Amino acid sequence: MSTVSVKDVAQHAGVSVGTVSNVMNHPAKVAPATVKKVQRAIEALGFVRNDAARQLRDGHSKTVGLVVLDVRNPFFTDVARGAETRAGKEGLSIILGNSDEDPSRELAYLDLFEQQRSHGVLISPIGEITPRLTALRDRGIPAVLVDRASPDRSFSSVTVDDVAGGRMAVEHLIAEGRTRIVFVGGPLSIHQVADRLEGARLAVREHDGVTLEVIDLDSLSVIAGRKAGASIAARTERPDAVFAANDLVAMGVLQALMLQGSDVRVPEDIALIGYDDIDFASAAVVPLSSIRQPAGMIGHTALEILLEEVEAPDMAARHVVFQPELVVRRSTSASAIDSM
Amino acid sequence: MSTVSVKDVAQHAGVSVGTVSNVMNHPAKVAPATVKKVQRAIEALGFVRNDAARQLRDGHSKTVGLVVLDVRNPFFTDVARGAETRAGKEGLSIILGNSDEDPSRELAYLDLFEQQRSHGVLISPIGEITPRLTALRDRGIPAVLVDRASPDRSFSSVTVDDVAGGRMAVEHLIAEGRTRIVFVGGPLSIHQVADRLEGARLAVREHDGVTLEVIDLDSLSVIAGRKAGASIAARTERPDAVFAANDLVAMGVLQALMLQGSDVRVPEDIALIGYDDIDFASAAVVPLSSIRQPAGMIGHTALEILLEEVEAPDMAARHVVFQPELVVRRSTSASAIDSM
DNA sequence: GGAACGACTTAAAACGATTCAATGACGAGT
DNA sequence: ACTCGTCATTGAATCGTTTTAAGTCGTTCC
Repeated sequence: MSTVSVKDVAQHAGVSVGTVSNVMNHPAKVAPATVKKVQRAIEALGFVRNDAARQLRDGHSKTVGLVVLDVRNPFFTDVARGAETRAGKEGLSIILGNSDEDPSRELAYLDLFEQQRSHGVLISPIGEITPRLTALRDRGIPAVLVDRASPDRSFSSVTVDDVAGGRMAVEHLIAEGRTRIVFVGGPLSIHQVADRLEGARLAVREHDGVTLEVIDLDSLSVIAGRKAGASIAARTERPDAVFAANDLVAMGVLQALMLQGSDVRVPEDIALIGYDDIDFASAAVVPLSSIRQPAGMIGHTALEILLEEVEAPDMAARHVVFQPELVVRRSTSASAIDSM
Repeated sequence: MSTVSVKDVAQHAGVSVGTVSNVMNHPAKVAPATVKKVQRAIEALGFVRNDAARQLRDGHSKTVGLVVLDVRNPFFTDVARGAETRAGKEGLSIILGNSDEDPSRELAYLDLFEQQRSHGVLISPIGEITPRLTALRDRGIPAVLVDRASPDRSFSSVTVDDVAGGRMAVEHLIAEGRTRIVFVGGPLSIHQVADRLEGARLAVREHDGVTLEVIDLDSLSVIAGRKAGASIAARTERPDAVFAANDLVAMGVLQALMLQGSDVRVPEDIALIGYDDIDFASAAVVPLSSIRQPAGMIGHTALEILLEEVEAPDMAARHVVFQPELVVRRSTSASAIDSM
């Protein structure tokens, strides 16, 4: 129940509290013999630094807040891991907050981080938070947006080029000789979905004789994908390729197409490509081609930029855009050697 | 860049710092008119409480540490959400740490929580941490184990009865008239897997003429399940039921059984049941029967116990064991109305 | 021999919120 | 009119760490 403070350590080691502090923070300033003496005392008493006191003195904490839309999405947990790895090198820790796509939860986390005087904030925003982030910045807490750019570009951001990803997916389908393509995804109010579709449209426009049909969903789920897949399987005139807005949808489509009794073969009759390259993709009945996003790298980079902004608060906002990567597996190419 | 403190608020409102503090923490003690005056000042200056100072004075922080084995597992994110809901009511926040089943990461998080003087710690342990937790408790930071009991029962725990769950699954299969059952799962070194198998064995032992075969896997993944499923489909003498150690494995088995060209019907020829009831289960090609664990309730209860231990540190350790629940869908019962 | 320097160490002053004993003001009761 | 009690507010002390300016030595240089 006893709480050991620097004072106790100092007494036990026969030095002053200042020296104890120096041993922990500037060991070079202390004579080696004294260092040893103090370290022995710390060991003996089981001293653990009180972070609150340190923070109070220091002005801000050693933690970085990270708010994500959905912790259950492997993409975001990978982002978190990337950020954490980089943070660890600076002696910072990540506090992971889950907004669950709820703007009020998002704001609650920002309040918490502000009270804790966080080192900085990484956020994948859902609501309109520019004013809130501006307030944080005025208090010396910089923020970097993840997976979405700020409307007025006033905050740094790290995103993935979803337009390029969509184009990449469809260009791959066209290169495989497909001409009647269906885009399955929605709602289009989701920024990422709209961009992927736009990329798809751009690719189609550049190739004569290729058509693009859009099946709008109200959620990016397996079930929604399955419904769309069933409706496609039931047609007499079928498309020869499907581009799903993410892998969950693609899995649903795949399940519906491969159902017993159906005569659709994937990829022979219909090629199928998803987006995100989640772990499930390579484990599907027919391994799924997909567009891979460098999630870990996004987190890593976002933290890197955050650190720079801590150093130079008046730096101009930076906008890093990663290019996604095409992963070809059997669902679009019968001869593909499926990568994991 | 300016940092507003209670002192500034007090000055602006024309009261003392003590009164400002009271407005925030014991509003009943302050005259309504004064409360309003102070609140206006807080608003005007944009005052945000410095948590570090509060914690320093208070002795411990308003955060609860939660260390989970794997953030990507929906079970744990649900546990986290349950704990968070309960914590919110007390004005506490959850700091989520991901040990990734790495004992050293686990210890690093415990160090962090100790430095932060956390209110308490919830942990789903991987390494041998009893001594570490004892040290924390000596410092006034209680801990509650989640999803695993402590070897010497010295710490409170909230778990699910995996033996009962395994028995439940197999008893359901038997009640559906199945007699040749295969258990697919592993490695048996995973505590939960071993318990589920033991439950299955108990159920089988009580019914004459029912056999149980074990297919041992080296991981609980879709791919491992698919391999096992393929080997089952290839047999001439097939079992009439499969109990998979978790839903990922079950999905893999299902995919293999339902492959085009196979003549196995689920559930007519082979009934299939999984474990965990992940979101995917109800979205499978054939909706999957499963054993549901009250993940949210586990988190909720763990936090509840933690709060009690904060109040009464010398309380005897409590051990709450939840009973899992059978969810019947079409994969075991053709006539089932699939619940979501 | 005294001054100047270097290498360590110390004591004290922050940081900002909370609490608690003390003070003040104002009626009610005698 | 005086005391007592209640209610509201105050001011100082406190939490534990870090930092800075001010020491204390012992050594070296002129």
